[in-house]
Amino acid sequence: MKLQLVKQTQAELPDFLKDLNSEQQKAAATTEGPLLIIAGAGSGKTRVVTFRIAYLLQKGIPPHNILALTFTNKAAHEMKERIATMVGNSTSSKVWAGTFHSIFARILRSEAENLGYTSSFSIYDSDDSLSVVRAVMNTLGISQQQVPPQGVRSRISSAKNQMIGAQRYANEAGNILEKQTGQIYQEYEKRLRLNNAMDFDDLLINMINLFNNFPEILKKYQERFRYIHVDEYQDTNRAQYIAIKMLAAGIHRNLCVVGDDAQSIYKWRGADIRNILDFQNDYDDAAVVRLEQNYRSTKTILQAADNVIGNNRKQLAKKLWTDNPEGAKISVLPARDDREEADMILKALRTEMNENFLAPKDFALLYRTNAQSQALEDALRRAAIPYTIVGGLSFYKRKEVKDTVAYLRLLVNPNDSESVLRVINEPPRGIGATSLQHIRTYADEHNISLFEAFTTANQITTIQKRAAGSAQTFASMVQRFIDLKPDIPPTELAVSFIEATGLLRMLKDENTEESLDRWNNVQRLLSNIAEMSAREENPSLEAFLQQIALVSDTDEADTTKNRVALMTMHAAKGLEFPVVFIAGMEQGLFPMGRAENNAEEAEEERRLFYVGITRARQKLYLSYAERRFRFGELIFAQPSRFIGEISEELLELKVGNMNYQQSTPRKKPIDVTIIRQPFFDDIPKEDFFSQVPPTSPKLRVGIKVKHAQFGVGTVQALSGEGSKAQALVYFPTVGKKHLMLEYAKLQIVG
DNA sequence: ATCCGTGAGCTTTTT
DNA sequence: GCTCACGGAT
Repeated sequence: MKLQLVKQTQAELPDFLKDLNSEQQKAAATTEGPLLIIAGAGSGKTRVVTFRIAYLLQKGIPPHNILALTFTNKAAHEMKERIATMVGNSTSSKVWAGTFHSIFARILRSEAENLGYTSSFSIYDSDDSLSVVRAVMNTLGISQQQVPPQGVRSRISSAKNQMIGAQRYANEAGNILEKQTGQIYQEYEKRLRLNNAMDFDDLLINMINLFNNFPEILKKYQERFRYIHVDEYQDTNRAQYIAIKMLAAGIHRNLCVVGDDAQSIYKWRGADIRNILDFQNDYDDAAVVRLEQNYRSTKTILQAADNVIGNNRKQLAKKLWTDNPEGAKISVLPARDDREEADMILKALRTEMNENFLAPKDFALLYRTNAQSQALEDALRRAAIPYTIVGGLSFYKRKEVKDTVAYLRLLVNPNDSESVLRVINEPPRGIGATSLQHIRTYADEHNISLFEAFTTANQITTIQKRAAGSAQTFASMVQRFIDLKPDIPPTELAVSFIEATGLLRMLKDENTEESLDRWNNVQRLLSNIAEMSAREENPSLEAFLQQIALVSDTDEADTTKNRVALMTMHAAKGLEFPVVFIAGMEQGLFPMGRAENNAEEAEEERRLFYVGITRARQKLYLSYAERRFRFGELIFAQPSRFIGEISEELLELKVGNMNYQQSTPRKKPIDVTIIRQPFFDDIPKEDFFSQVPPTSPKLRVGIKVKHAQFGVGTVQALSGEGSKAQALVYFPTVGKKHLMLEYAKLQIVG
């Protein structure tokens, strides 16, 4: 359907809205004023929002006047894609659709100077901010033994999410722990500023600061965003709530929030369920639409979900119903231990595949904690069933990848001392802790950044000549590439810089299986830059760094491949599968131990279970183990009380037919670290679903190739093998270029 | 300066 | 079972 600039009245809705039920239509067509859409699980929420945006576009609203905020990149992508199929890609790509963090980062990047940052500020993820906390504690002389840095970080983060600044926190601190946290918090903020860096929470808070301090800027964005959509509104925290409120308080007031209080599962991250419960108080003229028809699940599954959530007190009134058939009963799989649990799941999975002609991609294995994935993985791998793990240990959190990112940050933001410290001895450069300490002191005293101190290290009398020498060598190496930056494309800059740092050589020289893996990961990150460069109109290192700071593996999970999906229930929100297994239904694990005596937390766990149940379309399995390994120790547990909250007639117990052999040795997987990486998409060799990677056609001297940036050129020479393979190509536009074949995706044109 | 062994704490969930 | 800080040895 193409965009038509035709004025429509509400009475004559465009045809495509007729595909919606009457409530959905109302939600999509109520475009003016505040609107609360209470959307139960499986009620077509995403569909309604995309239709609504398509409708706005069709009415002639310019796409850049529409804002859609989501929590995950995945949700944003999906929304964009679906809008694209309705109105075309050129229009949909101009809609401001993205996560809170990425949209705000984008705005902040163009307004950064107003807040005393440069536009190339670094974004610190939670690991980065943890190391800042550690460093601060070191300088303040607070023992990490007595005060766990992790706890400090999370207290700081939750203070930030509640809009409590460092000064105020310190003032209001009651006990010693809070006083120390306050002290660290203040220093932490100072250091981030000095580093020209923001953490995740700052992206929200600085947005509000910007709006508060610069009313004309606020006005600009209020006018730009005529129509605002917020997905998963129940998961917004205080800062997000305020930012939205400010944006929507302009002349337009067209704020549409979508959510389901029953699916609020991020309280631990500062989400405040009151935001959705009180929406009608905040906007007394708000229209309310309830989407209560479920199109996803069987009656049985929905009934079970309803049984469970009925045990929670705080809820918005709604009643989900469905026209779908009764469906199969919910199977309960009782196992003796986690290994048997995995075997039983596998057996059931195979039966489903055979009897109902289902493919791997029709299944999801859900669990409470990532650690549980291992037993399930082992079983799937042994059975040669392809699987993919969503989330877990992230590619971007791996040491070598973070090191590479830290190096690249230096090119963009040399003031980022955290990154300097991170990479200074990767590879070792002979600048030890003592020298480093002296340089830092010097930098502090002279009020210059660490990098500047490196540049002038020969003037630091407190360190040895040799250390000063290597510090300067390092600094001038970095500086050389900073100077090159304006002149060469980001991919080339990054590749040659990382080469020059010696990181790659260090990993190569170590020559262990592990280090070669790491080497691969670094290459992989570099080729991501190449990919982005080929895709974007104006590729920049800044944009790339911002992007990867805000993505997670969850976003990259490729659900199109034919694989069983393994993930936490948190990660599964928004997804659906014909058959769902929820593993580890045990007291102490789900609900989690600490939630057992805490009513609020127990309710959140229950909502999480609700989310898990409602992912299933046809069939749900619940499994538990009487004992399992946790912390390398055997733990005994009772079945989860959540199972008991489902009425008995919906359940059936599967027992006795497992012919389980106690003697099966628990063998350690050959290479757990690799297997656990979702990024590798590793599946057993004998996997018949896997695809053979496309072999590249033969490159030879004299042949014409096409490069994403440089256009068509002629190959002059070829050298190196495998990942080191290079081509010397002559481009009429830019001259001769040495290109790594792995990054430069050359197309052969003749 | 760097390597290596030890012990403590940890994991619930993530932008 | 894994990661990290710390301390002592090289």
